[in-house]
This record gives sequence, C-alpha cells and structure tokens, in this order.
Amino acid sequence: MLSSTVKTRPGTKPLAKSLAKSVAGSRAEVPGAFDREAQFAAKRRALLQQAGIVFGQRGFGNTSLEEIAQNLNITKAALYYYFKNKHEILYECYAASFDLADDALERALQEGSAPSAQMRLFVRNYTLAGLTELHQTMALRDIDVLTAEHRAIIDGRRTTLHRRLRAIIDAGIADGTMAPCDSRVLVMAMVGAISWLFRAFDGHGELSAQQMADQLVEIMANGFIARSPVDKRPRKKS
Amino acid sequence: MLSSTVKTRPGTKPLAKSLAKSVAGSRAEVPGAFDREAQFAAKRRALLQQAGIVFGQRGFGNTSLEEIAQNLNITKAALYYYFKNKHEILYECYAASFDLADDALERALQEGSAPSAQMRLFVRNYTLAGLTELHQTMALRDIDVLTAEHRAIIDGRRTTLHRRLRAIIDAGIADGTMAPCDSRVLVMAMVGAISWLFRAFDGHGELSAQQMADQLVEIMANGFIARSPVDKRPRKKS
DNA sequence: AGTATATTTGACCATAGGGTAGAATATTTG
DNA sequence: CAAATATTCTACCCTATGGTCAAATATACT
Repeated sequence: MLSSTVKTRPGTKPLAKSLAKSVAGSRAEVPGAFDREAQFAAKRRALLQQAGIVFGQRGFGNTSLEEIAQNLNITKAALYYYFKNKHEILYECYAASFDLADDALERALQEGSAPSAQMRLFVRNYTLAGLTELHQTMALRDIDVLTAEHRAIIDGRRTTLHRRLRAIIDAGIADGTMAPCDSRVLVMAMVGAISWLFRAFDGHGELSAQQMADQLVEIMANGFIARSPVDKRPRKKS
Repeated sequence: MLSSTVKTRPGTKPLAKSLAKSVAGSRAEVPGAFDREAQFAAKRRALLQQAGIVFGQRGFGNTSLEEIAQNLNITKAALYYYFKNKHEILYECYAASFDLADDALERALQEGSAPSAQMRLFVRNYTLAGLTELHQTMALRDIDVLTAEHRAIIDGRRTTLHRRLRAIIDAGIADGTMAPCDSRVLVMAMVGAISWLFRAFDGHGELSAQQMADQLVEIMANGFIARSPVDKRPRKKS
C-alpha cells in the first residue's frame, strides 16, 4: 500500500474538490464548457501522473488499479471514466515521457549551434526536465506489455528520437568536434545513463536535479579520464 | 506466448532427457549421489536462466510461471520441485547477476593497476560478460517486488558494488588521472549505460558483444567531445 | 426548485495465475 | 525384480484483480 499525500475520510473526494477549487477560483465568472473540459483534463492529468509514478517505481504488472485509485482517494471504477483500460493508461504515460524527450531535443536544437553543444544541451534539458517534471514516469519499463498498436507508435517515436540524436552525433563526428564512435552505442549509453538517474533519483540525496544534470553532461561529454593529467579543474565548454 | 526453442509432443520431457544424456554420457561409470546432485543443479540452472530471460524481457509481474514452464517443456508444478515460489526464482536471478558483476570487478582490480585502467576493465568485463553470458537476466527491473529479506540482501550487494566502484573513481580523481566529478553520478551513469545495452542487445545487430563493450569503454572513458578538435583518431589509453 | 448532465460509487462478474496434494512415472540401488 | 527414491504430472483450490453496470450523487443550467 503506497502512502498517499493527503488522507481524508472516506466519502470526501479530495481530487475533485481541490481541482474544482483551483480551476473555478481563477475563472469564477466564466462558466460553461471550458470549465468542464478543463476539470476533466486536469483530473486526467493528475491521474496519469499518479499512475506514471507507480508504474515507473513498481512496474505495470506489479501494480493494481486499486492501488492507483487509492493514492488518488477515488474508486477503481472511477478510473474507467477517464480511461478505457489499464493498458491505455500505460500508453499515455509513455506518450507523456516521449513528449518531454522530444521537447528537450527541440530546445537543444534551437539553443545550440554546433553538434556538440546540441548534445550537451539535450542531455541537460532531458535530464533536468525528467528529474523535475515527470519523476518516475520517465523510468517506465514495460514496453513489451503494450498493445501491438500502441507499441508500434511508441517504438516509432523512440526510433525517430534516436535517429535524430544519431544525426547530431554523426554530424559532430564528421566535422571533427565529436569523438568518432558508433553513434548507436553512444545514443544507448546516454539514454541509459539518464534513465538510470530517473529511476534512482528520489530527491533525498545531497545533489539537486540541476547538479545531477550538470554532472551527467560533463561525464558524457568528457568521460572519466582526465582531459589533462595535471589540470584537475572541470572543463567549461568553449 | 513465447516461442520455445524446441517443441515436442506432450508427454516427453526434453529438459530431463537432454540434461540426463549430457551428464550421464560423460560419467556413465560413476553413479551415485553426484549424478543426482549434478542433474538437479543443472536443471535448476537451466530453469533459472530461462526465468531470467523472461523476467528481464517482460518483467516479473507480466510473466506467469506457466509461461516459463512451457518454455522448458515442463509443467508449472514441476517448477516447485526446484524453487519455493516465484519470488525465490527472481531473487536467484538477481543473485546471479550480482555474481557476474562482482566477478567483473574482481578481475578488473587484478588486471588493472591504475584506477582509470581498472575502470576501463570493469566496464569492459562487465559489459562483455553480461552480453554473452546472462543475457536478459542482467536487465532485471523488479527489485521493489522482492521479499523484504531478499531485497535487503540485493540492496546490500548493490551498495557494496557501488562503494567499491566509487573508491576506484575517487582514487583516480585524487591522483589526477581521472576527471573530477561526483563519483555517485559517474557510477550511476556507467551502470545505467551498461544496463541499457543489456536490455537492447539482441544479438541481431551489426555489432558484436565485443565491439559494443569496446565502444562503451571508449565512450565512458573519453566522452563524446573530440579529445583534440583536429585529431579524429580514437585515443588508446596510456 | 427542477431538470439535464457529468462524476463517482458499490456490488458484481470472470478469469488468470500462484500455489498445493496426491497420484503417476522414472531412476537408482540392493 | 523389488524396494526406495527422485521427478513430474493431473487436478485442484483460492485469492487478486481487470473490467462492467446500474444506481447514487454532485454540478451546472433555466
């Protein structure tokens, strides 16, 4: 049984109540369709986030819908008002995680000019955003359990993401600013390292998400061998 | 339903048969306790390997014992002759994966002298051994589902392993041969990168396990930034 | 207030799958 | 061959859990 953030008497509906308050408060004079849709969307998001945390921590097959519902102080049946079935919840979690990844890459491409700078930015953006926004949802590990259709979509998105990353790397290698290597292995190494951080990070360590992200960027960029055997100062890029 | 390597008529017992043959053939004249024990151990190992593959690929909670049994052409009930329950199987898989990791580290410490060399060797040994020996068993991801006692043991082993790795790193940083960084993050990055390879590697790609391991060593050691902006040749250590 | 609509619930069903027991079948030993 | 032992199977039991549905409750609208 996971501990829920807030525990109330049975009968009350914290999710509904709190969300209703926050949304209605800001736009009390504008009733109608938007409020309803917004509420629905907000609850759906909250639900998705909770599911993502548990799926990421314990795994899809080890988690019951009952558990997720309890964490939200609603009934299992209520979940089915927002989602078709358990698998759809998982799929949406995956989709959210790839949205975040895509966004991190997009920003990296815009902010950075040279390939190496773009790679640094991607590692940093991705790590930082994942660590602070979606938490455990970024550490999903049940692709093989998705529907064939859903899986095809997710696999496609991952393939595309990896392809784009490899393009950056190969460009960097071509112009001599990045170390020659098999870009497939590099992509896997980076994604793997980051994913591991997502799983391990609990916010209780000494390092902040920022610091972790920065550390990881330096490690992936420069490796663990000292650049100059004498100079111990960490390298700042360009 | 996973495809089993060999499919036979119901009623035959391939696991028992084949194992009996191979063991009995080599020592037909030496009957007695040893044969029995050896057979038992061999079957147990085969069982564990199969379970490790499936647990690593699909996850503990998404896998039924029925499935594992079918892949071995035996009955679910027969599994219980070798193991107490499903959780014990998972624990043994974890134990095996840490045995491999410990061994990789041991060899690295013996073969390498300087910290940086030891780290390179560890990454190489660990990656290569995992890729070739235990396959998917190295990509287990259900620690949270272990018994409290089992989990304590595994957590302890991981903590110890990480501590030893950090000791190497900190020594390397101290003598100036390794890049200054938070050793915790470096350990996580390395382990994460390797684990990701374990999950992704299926033997069908263009790169062999050897090549993957070597690539990963270079990436982790030197990073993706070119050591010299002009020199594209990969650096050989020392 | 009263009506329509959106949410949530309690009470179910149905099945999958972990686990057990005793019978059945090999295998070894005397 | 017979007795003892080791191994596997068939046939179950039983709990957990994904999923459904009609009734209940809240919320918005006139």
